[in-house]
Amino acid sequence: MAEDLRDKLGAQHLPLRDQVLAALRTAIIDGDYLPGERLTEDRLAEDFGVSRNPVREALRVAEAEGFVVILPRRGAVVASPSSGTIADMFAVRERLEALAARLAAERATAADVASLRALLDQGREATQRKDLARVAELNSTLHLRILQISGNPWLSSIAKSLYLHVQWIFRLGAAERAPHSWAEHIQLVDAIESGDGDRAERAALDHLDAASAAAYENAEGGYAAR
Amino acid sequence: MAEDLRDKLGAQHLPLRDQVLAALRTAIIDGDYLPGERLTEDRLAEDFGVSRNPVREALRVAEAEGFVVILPRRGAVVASPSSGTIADMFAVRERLEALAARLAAERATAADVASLRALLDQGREATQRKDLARVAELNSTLHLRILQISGNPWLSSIAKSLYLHVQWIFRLGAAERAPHSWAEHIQLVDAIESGDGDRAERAALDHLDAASAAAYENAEGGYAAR
DNA sequence: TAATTGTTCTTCGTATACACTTTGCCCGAA
DNA sequence: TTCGGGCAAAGTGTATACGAAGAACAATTA
Repeated sequence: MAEDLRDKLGAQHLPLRDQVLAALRTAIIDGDYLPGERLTEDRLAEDFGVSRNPVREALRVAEAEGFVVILPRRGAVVASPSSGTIADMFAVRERLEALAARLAAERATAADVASLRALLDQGREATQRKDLARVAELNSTLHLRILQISGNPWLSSIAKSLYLHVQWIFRLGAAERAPHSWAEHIQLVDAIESGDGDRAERAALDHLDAASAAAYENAEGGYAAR
Repeated sequence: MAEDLRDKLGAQHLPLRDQVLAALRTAIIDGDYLPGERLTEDRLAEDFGVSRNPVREALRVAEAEGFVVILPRRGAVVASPSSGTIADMFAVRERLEALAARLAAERATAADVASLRALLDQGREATQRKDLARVAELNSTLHLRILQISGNPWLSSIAKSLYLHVQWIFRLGAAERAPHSWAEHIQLVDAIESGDGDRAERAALDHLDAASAAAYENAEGGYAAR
């Protein structure tokens, strides 16, 4: 939200709680902690080699972000994305990413576009190398970059959080749609470069529709709503 | 996010941290703690009559929600909504509330519509009584109710958070547009009742545009971007 | 004046203690 | 066997204390 303030003064300390939060997020996204799994404070503290306090603080934020559910007096449990909430998530994401694409188209500088093109190139190359993990990573980077170019911190922060959840679902669903979606990405960047907000928004929607359909299928297979 | 789980078992305990968080939020929204004001843990702990631990946990969540900014090793400060971020916020809110209106139109039951109508009636009455505080409150309730009817928990949770920020800005801007906006609300509920998603979305956008313009003016007057 | 040194205030993290719930298990009764 | 009760273990919620490290600010010195 306030990245502009954050790095103002010698504040590169990275508190333990933030490290724990990051580790917890990736552990959940990577499936190290599975949906429904119980997360006791002591255990997390031990896993991460810290005391209970940083863990508790990280858990509260993770709850706010929707990665865990906290039952009072019963503790934290890894959230279970049901297929219902997946559809809901994409409905929101669609609106938000469309807005991001429009804003990016309206505000992108030549340098911004160049950085997107560079990502596209790397993506094409990685696709040829069949390095799927790298493609997925570049995929994320591209989306995040567009959010950043949109210049709207609210949008950026909210969509970023949603995006993490998408990754989570995809990871669990195990399928990699990344290479296939790369053509859509090129359309999107072209549209952003053109400066045509309507066109960019349409490209984003097309892309999201396809991604949503794919994610939905995967999730249907991999999950049962609890 | 998971209200359905939350109240499953005897979990009406309401931990201190949640009470503190709620109190902190309202204190900030009500202007008891002003933007830029420093919030030391000791002070908050004393203000709320609790130990520092619940305070710290509440602060982390408040940060995630954008109410405070935490500078590592320097502590928490009440966030300062600049006019820039206000515009950004409304841009996001516009998309989200439009989606909410559409979904509500598509999913609302007769009982849902009736509850909205009831709120509208109470609003009209309160307007006649010139009870502005009550009108503002009903305003919030109406919007929140529509979000709930939309049946999309992500949408609901995100928009709810944004809505709190809107209230914050309005409160600080001191102006009350509420009565004037009531006509727009009627349009919105009519559209939802009609079940016409497009029409509902359009009504929401019209309403948001007007509200945004008003908020923006107020904020311009009441603030200087820091 | 500018640089340096102290001092103080706070945060950050650890550790500990303890009340109170929840859970799980064992055991006895139907 | 199954059900219910009771008991102990586990784990959260909260408070408290303490030490280390950083930041802010004032005082001191060059």
